[in-house]
Amino acid sequence: MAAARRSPRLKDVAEAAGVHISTASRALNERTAALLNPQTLERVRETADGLGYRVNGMARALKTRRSLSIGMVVPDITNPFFPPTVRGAEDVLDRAGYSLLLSSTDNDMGKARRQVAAMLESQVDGLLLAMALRDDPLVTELRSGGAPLVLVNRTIDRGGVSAVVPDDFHGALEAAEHLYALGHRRLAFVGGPLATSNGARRRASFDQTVARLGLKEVAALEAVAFDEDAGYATAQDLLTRHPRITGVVAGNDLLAIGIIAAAAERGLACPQDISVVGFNDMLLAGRLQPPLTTIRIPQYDVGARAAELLMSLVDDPDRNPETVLISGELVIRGSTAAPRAAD
Amino acid sequence: MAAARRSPRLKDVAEAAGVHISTASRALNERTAALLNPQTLERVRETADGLGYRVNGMARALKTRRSLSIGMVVPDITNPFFPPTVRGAEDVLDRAGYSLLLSSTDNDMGKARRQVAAMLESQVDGLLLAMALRDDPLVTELRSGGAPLVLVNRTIDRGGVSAVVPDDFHGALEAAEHLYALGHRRLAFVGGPLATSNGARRRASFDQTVARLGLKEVAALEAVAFDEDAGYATAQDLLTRHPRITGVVAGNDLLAIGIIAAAAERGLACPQDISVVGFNDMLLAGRLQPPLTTIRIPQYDVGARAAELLMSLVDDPDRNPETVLISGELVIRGSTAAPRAAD
DNA sequence: TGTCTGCCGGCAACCGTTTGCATCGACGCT
DNA sequence: AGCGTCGATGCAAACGGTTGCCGGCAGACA
Repeated sequence: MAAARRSPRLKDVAEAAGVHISTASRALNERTAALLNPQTLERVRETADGLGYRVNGMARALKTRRSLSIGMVVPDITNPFFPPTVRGAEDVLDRAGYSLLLSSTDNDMGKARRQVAAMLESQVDGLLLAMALRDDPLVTELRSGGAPLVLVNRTIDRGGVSAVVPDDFHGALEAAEHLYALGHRRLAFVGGPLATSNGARRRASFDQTVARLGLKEVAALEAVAFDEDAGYATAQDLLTRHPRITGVVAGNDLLAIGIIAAAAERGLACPQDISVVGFNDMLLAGRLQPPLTTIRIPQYDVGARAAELLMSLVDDPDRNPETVLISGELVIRGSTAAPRAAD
Repeated sequence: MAAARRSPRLKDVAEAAGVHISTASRALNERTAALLNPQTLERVRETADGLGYRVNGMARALKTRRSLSIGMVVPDITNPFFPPTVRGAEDVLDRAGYSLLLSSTDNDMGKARRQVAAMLESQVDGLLLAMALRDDPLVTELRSGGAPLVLVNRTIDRGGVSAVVPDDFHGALEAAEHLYALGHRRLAFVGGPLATSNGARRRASFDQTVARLGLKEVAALEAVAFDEDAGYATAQDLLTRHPRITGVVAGNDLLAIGIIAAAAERGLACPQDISVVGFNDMLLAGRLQPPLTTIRIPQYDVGARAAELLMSLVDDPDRNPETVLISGELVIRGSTAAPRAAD
């Protein structure tokens, strides 16, 4: 009749059940329920159900200093690498009773800062950062900052913080060797920004591998981003400056797509005229035209492992930092082939 | 020397600045800052900065009854439709000062319930639901439940709740007419679950369109999900039962991919032997083999509009429910062509 | 019947903010 | 000189829970 009270509080449940509010609290809390007389317990629980009681998470979090939420910041959820990663993280967090606060930064440092600040304000119990630079001031701030932190996909040069990243070194090595094994001798690398760990490590691995193989005609370029447009633009450059290149290892699948597009525009068919190997094996990579040969990184696992690591860090903040390498494997599809015989 | 206090509270700032805690609160709050003497204001702000003060969002939320967070639940973030949608939502929410609590339900009703409950517990100010069934008990519970709600991508049959959905009817119509215009006369529809609004509406539109066009040899099948596997399985069925079909409109792009795969397995090339049109124009749809002819739905806009609608609902909970239709357009690529002449 | 032992459940402080209201001094006006 | 006004700040009560501590009561035991 009167204006309906917005929603029942613990106090309402307690009164309805004829117990003290603290008893009601204990009844509704797994951990403390054992303290109560079974009958009281049941009575409280039933009235709680009857009233449609729902604990106020903020009040609880305020008191317990645990929000049961963790924040994850990715550069761009629209980049196919991230959805499976987010999914992996979310699955393990969910299982641990945590919620996921997600944010895309659009590769904008300022936005990232603001988002992280907002997450910290909302008292996240931990942070999953998937956008670190090799020397990232934000990360250094955060390290001592407060919430447990684990880096995802990219890490920083100086250690000291937990991270879950793909095995960039081994991946790029496999990619280059695959091309070599097919008969390619003039290789190029079109990688992502060197300011990122995966940009730098894949590049270093490529350099080292071609040197080891004794290849002379090689080129290595840095795209401004890990996306299709950057791949296209960088490949334009590559193809004019090094027209004799027959095989290229790309920094990731999106770059590979851009590279293939740039090549096509110059009349170079993939894989007939030029072979390209990607990195990640993103969703649908095998359905593309041509199906992408690539280094498969189990993206779901990256996210899942990162979340697991974070959970253990939340439980024990003094745990030593640890970085886990997720290894990939070459999957051969249609974007690589032996170079033309005449070549 | 002593154990560092975890992190400064408002009280600490107030003491350091030599003012009362309430004054400090007002200084740090845009809305109330004008009440203060400019000098006091500055002094408080400086000491707050100096101490690295960061407001405790939970305490604030508890008091103000506003968490500045909204929850979004999608069936599967890994489905390419959703990342852009989430991105759109996140962008407008961010601009409005809100954070995004995201959750994938894996199309599991139980999980969805739990996730929504968790979100409600954490006092989200609103809910973006992207997994509604046409007759969804969860939605009806939520309607009167508490937080403002807007449905995304899928809606319910009985109105009464705000929603932002693609113009399914017009989309499917255009798809069918496109095939007709190419010369196809034996059409099939492989749609998603009829329990979803887009499953049902696209199907209804298809039925109606082929009837209007006077087509006799038609078939319409329901896949169990909106994914590639379901498309593949359903197409198997379709192709054995209706081998003379030459054009199929798919419930979405993923289904289209599965259909094309199933056809290929029977030696039917797309588009030479069979034309397929998708729905959504997901990321990379144009790079597939073959490039997909599809109905482009601006996925980013769907999310963005939904978030805008939700924001206005948050500001005025008594606002009337409203459903906005996002219209799509046919984009013709390589998966459709005229049927074989002999046909 | 008196004391001891345990089990239950009440008491009240506290988590960190916000905010309506009261206070207080200064100032202008008559 | 008295009074109303007004700007600036302090006071204290919430917001909705959790939890260490304590007291009461029942049963056991002597």
